[in-house]
Amino acid sequence: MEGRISADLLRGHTDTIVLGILLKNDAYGYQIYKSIMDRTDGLYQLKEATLYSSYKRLEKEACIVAYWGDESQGGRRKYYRITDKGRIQYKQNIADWEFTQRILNRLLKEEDN
Amino acid sequence: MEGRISADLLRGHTDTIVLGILLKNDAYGYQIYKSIMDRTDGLYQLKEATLYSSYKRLEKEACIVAYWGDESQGGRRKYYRITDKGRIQYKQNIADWEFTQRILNRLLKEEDN
DNA sequence: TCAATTACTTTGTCTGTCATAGTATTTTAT
DNA sequence: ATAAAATACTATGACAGACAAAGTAATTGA
Repeated sequence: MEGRISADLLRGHTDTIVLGILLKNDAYGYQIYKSIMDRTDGLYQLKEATLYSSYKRLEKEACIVAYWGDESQGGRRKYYRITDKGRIQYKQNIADWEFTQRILNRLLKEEDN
Repeated sequence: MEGRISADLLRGHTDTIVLGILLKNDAYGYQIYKSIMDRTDGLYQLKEATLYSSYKRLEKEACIVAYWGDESQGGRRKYYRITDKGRIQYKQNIADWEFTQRILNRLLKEEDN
């Protein structure tokens, strides 16, 4: 694997990653984007557009809420806060992911190679 | 997780699963379908249509080749055999998947919960 | 003999990611 | 002081894999 995870393997994890970051602190869109780049040394190359559509989706599902930051210093920043529903969703997503890993391991690793 | 892995988490693994099954023996389409159902107790619910489009894709990429089985006993069965290119692709897919898991773990598990 | 299962195929829909493009402000370099 | 780069957000359309739904036809089982 050279540097770039395929869109198909990323798929379905974006919302979980966003919720995971917001668990600790509120954050604004671009900050979340940078945070993912930093924490994975640029290996997990989610695109800005992908994240912004994730925010929109999560907001619609009431998993996060948005508010504009204090614009007195610096440019406008739209912050997101996780909701109780978002926390529940996060736990569910992690459980789903672990379940999927277990099943995939059963299918792919158990016997051959 | 109650019984059904979301399409988004399945995404990108279908070809790998098919190749993994064909590593051991040639198999025909419906047999592969049943095999996945059996080996995961029906938890990994790939649909027939999904698998058939995977076969088509893998054939086009020369990762598998198809041949009609001996129709003298029973109905027609289209068998698939993995190619050398398919074996290489399989290893690459597994590597990609493990890489992705590592990155995701770094993002999702390291710090919080 | 009639229903269920096996076995394969096709068509169209949905949705998350991406490419591309754009606006506007702030920071950095020259 | 000014131009370039980085920050920050948004919108639009394309793409591709998984799915729903439907269908054909032969075989098996009750």
